[in-house]
Formats: sequence, C-alpha cells, structure tokens
Amino acid sequence: MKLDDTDKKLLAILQEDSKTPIKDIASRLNLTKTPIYERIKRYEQEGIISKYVGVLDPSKLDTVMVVFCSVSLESQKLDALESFDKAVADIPEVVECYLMGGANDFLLKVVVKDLQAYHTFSSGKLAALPNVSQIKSTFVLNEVKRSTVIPIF
Amino acid sequence: MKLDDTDKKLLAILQEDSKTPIKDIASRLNLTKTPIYERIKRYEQEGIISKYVGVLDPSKLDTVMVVFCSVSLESQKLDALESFDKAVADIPEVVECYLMGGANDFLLKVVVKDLQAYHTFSSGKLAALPNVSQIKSTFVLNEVKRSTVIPIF
DNA sequence: CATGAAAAGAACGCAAC
DNA sequence: GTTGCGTTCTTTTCATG
Repeated sequence: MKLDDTDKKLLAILQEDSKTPIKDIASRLNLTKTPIYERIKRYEQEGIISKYVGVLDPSKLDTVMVVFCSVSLESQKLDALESFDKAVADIPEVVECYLMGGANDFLLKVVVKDLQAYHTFSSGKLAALPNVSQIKSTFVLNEVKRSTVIPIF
Repeated sequence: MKLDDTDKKLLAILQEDSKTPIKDIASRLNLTKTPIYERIKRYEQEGIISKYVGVLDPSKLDTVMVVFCSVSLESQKLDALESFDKAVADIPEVVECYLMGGANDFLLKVVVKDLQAYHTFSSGKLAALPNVSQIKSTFVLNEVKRSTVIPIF
C-alpha cells in the first residue's frame, strides 16, 4: 500500500506507544478523530499492523539470557530449509529466526533462563532437528538497544 | 520480582495481544477483573512491561530490507563501548544492538529501504562513528520467525 | 476531510465481604 | 482474592456539512 506523510507519522506513533488515545494523536497531527480512526482500522484490516503487544524489559526479570546462534544445515535444498522453518516456529526459546545470505545459514535469537537451560536447549532441542550440521553460539553481554520499530522513510 | 503462575500466564497473554480486554483475561485465568487489573498496573509501575506497541508486518510495506552487521571497535575500553552505545541509540536504522561475548563485537540489526540505502547507512553513518574498525554485513533472505515474546518458564 | 452527537465498551476507583 | 457499583475515558458508529 502507498503510505502518505500522515500514514508514516501515524505508524511511527503507534509503533512507539499503541495506547496513545486517538484524540491525542489527532491533535498532534492537526487532524480530527475520524480520519485517524479510519486509517488505523485500515492498517489493521490490511495487516500492516499485525498485532498489538506488551513489551517486557528483560533486565527486570530474574534470569533472562539472550543468545544468538548461527545454524548450518547439511542441505540447502528448499524442502530442508522449509522443514527447518516449521520446526523452529514451535520452539518458544527461539524468538527470532532468519535465513541469511552468504553461507545460507540461519541466525537464531534465543532467550533462555540461564546457561544450563541454554545447554539443554542447544544440545537437546536444536541439535535434534533434522539436517542440522553445525551450531555456533554467541552470548549477549549487554542489550544496548532493542526496539520493535520499523523505520519508515 | 517474583512471578507466580498467574503472573506468567498473564504476561504471556499481554505479550501476545495487549488489547485483550481485562474481563476476557480474567475469565481465561478463572479470576475476576480486580486482581488482573492490579497485577497489570504493578507490571507497568515496576517497568516489567516497559511499553505497548503496534507491530508492523514488514512484508506488507513496499521495500524493507533487514541486515545484520557485526561491528568491531578499535578499543574495548569501557568509555569506547559506552560512547558507541549512545551513538547507536540515535540512529533509527539500527533497530537492535547487542554487545556480544567472544570477540566483544557489537551485533546490529538494521532496517533500511533497499541496498542503496544500506550502503549510505553503512559507509556514511555507521563507519563514521568513532572507534569503528570493521563492519561485516550479512543480509536477511527470509524472515522465518519474528516475535517480541520473552518466554517465561 | 471537519464537526458533533450518541451509544457501547473498557478502564478505573471505591466499598464491602 | 470476590462482588458490585459508579465514574471516566476511549472506542465506535452515524449523520451533517
């Protein structure tokens, strides 16, 4: 869909704070409630906004450990990639998963409780998936920035 | 803070869909509105829930390209790391940034419009930051899974 | 797009148990 | 924790210009 200037500003606001009342958004954008309301409904219907979520602060939770791991498969055939896709979707510890260019590896962002939980996950769940040939884990020392905002220019 | 079983279920729901009405949550957890409401307010006050956001579907936006890049600094001294932290926070293309174990590199998730925009960002903004010695870019071919949920066990 | 009115729903506060 | 009530805010719909 084509986004005009108002769309971009509006989506930026909703990505920052989805609880901003429509009337507040309207006054910030020098419009009235009606057009704002209709645009938001359009985003939701078209799936541009896929959902509204609460974002947790991991540092406020007792023990949360974040690990990035790059996973290589034995085969780069499409069906091997797709079966890995599906398997990963059902593993809650895998928060994000991307197929990367270059070596055709997967990059996974994994959230676990502690090092022991990571070991259980890595050797038990992840290595057990079909076609997995190599796993390289790198641990996050510090979360410098984490936002869910997709910048729209 | 210590989280009981109800907290975990409640946080899971809010991470999935923050617009679920309190009365619906209450009935799902076999409780009434009051305790649900009070727990949520506590999460917000203590910062466990840091914010509520709308999540966009990048595939519905014209051109969105995701790149992971690992950035090495010339110095690993604390002030060099911290000044990089601060600089990165103000760059909208950098959606996430982590200090990684091992080689003490930073891992950045970058969202741009297209390859040309990435080049502008990488050579212009990123390489221009103080102390940056090396940048390795890997492009995302396919977004297999992306959630903002922190699994709580 | 603006404006205003009206109805429905949700959040919020309070009191009593 | 529950139940109930009442107020306020927001969302939602609708009609007019």
